[in-house]
Amino acid sequence: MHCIQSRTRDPASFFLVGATITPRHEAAMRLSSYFLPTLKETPAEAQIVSHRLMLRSGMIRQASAGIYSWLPLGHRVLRRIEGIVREEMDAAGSSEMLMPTIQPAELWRESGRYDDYGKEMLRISDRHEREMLYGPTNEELITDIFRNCVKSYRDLPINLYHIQWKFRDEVRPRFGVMRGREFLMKDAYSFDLDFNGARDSYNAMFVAYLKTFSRLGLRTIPVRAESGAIGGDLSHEFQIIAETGESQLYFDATFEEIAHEPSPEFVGKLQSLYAATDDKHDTSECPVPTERLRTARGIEVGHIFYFGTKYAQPMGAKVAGANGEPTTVEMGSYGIGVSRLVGAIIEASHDEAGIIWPDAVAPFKIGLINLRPSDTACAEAGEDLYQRISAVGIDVLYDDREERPGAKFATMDLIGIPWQLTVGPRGLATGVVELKRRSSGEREEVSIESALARLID
RNA sequence: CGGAGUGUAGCUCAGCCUGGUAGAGCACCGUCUUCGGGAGGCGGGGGCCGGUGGUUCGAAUCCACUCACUCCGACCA
Repeated sequence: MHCIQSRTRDPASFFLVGATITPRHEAAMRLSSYFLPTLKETPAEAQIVSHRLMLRSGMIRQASAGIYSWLPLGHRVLRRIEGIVREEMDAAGSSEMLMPTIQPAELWRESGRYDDYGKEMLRISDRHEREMLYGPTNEELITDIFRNCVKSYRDLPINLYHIQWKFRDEVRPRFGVMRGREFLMKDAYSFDLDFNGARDSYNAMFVAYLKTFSRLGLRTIPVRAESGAIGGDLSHEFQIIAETGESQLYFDATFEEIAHEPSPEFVGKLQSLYAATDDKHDTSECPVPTERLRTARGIEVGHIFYFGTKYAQPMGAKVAGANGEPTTVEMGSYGIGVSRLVGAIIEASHDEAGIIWPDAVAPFKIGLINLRPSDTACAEAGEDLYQRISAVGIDVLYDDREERPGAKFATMDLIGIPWQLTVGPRGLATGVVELKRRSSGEREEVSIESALARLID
């Protein structure tokens, strides 16, 4: 209430904000008024680099074991990743929806998983002593929706997804957000009339995943997988290579040599290449000659399954087929660990000084550093750059704090902003600012206008 | 769930063995000197030593229980 009143000139203007008030790009931010609690030292609880850097850069704070609050900087990255995942799912023809975090136990009894899932499932009872659970996944719920709403084969295929928090009560949470108990996941579900349809749906998701991870700046290796607790015959894990990966991978060197074209024709080729985790890899039966076999640690960031009628059968998800006969639908599910990706990307992209965000997921594109805000020339130049960059809708974080230069550079390096634009008295004296690329460390002094031209194009 | 650790200031840690007024560095506040890659001086604020119960004249320190967190293993998006 207070906020609205203080910003609103009169009742009418409230409805005309866009037309009457200069739009202020929401993504632009002054560090002096931002919430960025960075740490110079590493908290003792963090063992791996992504966890350490996420704590130090003020992205997250732990609420309890495996459960985290996402502070503004971390939240931005999470939303960026989520946005890319959403765009690619939409482009692949999946429809976004949102299912609840709390589910009734009875649906899980129908599928038989209520007892199978064990202690990993967080069970809750409501005030009426009704058994509920915090969903670790959503096959039952989506199947229930489907069976109640879809009656004809003419409505197929259907592909639905949502991006929602899940909970798995891991015995031993670790590695920060990479193995949390609460995690944000995109899960999609496909419904088809027969195996061929399901296979097409599966491959469409396979392609969408290649596109998604490629946009996130990651190179993934699709590894054929057993379908585990969810069950089924056709399944791939998408692994990214990182030293701290949890599983040991063996794969054909061809993966490193070919460009990953996300096309349907390419799917068959990629699926035919050898890749296995250590528990599946058998040296004596491996078809790849030793000199062509690569090994590395991998982090699983996505998993796709075809599982046929595993849920549709017990839960009675049937449609009328072309001949009018009831036909049980063929299903698949497709997960991407959105919150895990935040940690995974850091594992794959960092140095001693901090995070190096790929441009697509960076919380800000430009870190504008004013080395001496108390100096009139610096303040004017900094403010001018800040206004001009934010005016064109580019995400810029303006370090306008009264801090020492070293601290400012260290902060920008730590939080991994792709471009650093530095304004200082020394450079301004000769009309230049410094432009630094975080990923390469490359620095050059350029005029203000050419810096803007480089960053805004 | 088995095994092993750790809980003292916002963060990193000392003090505990051998009980006697709670400490350092960083961070924070004030101030001075500084100012181009996490500077320095002076002054200041901040802790029920995870919790409960014991032993003792006296417990951060010894004992018991308990809670939390971390690591190794088994498990897993």
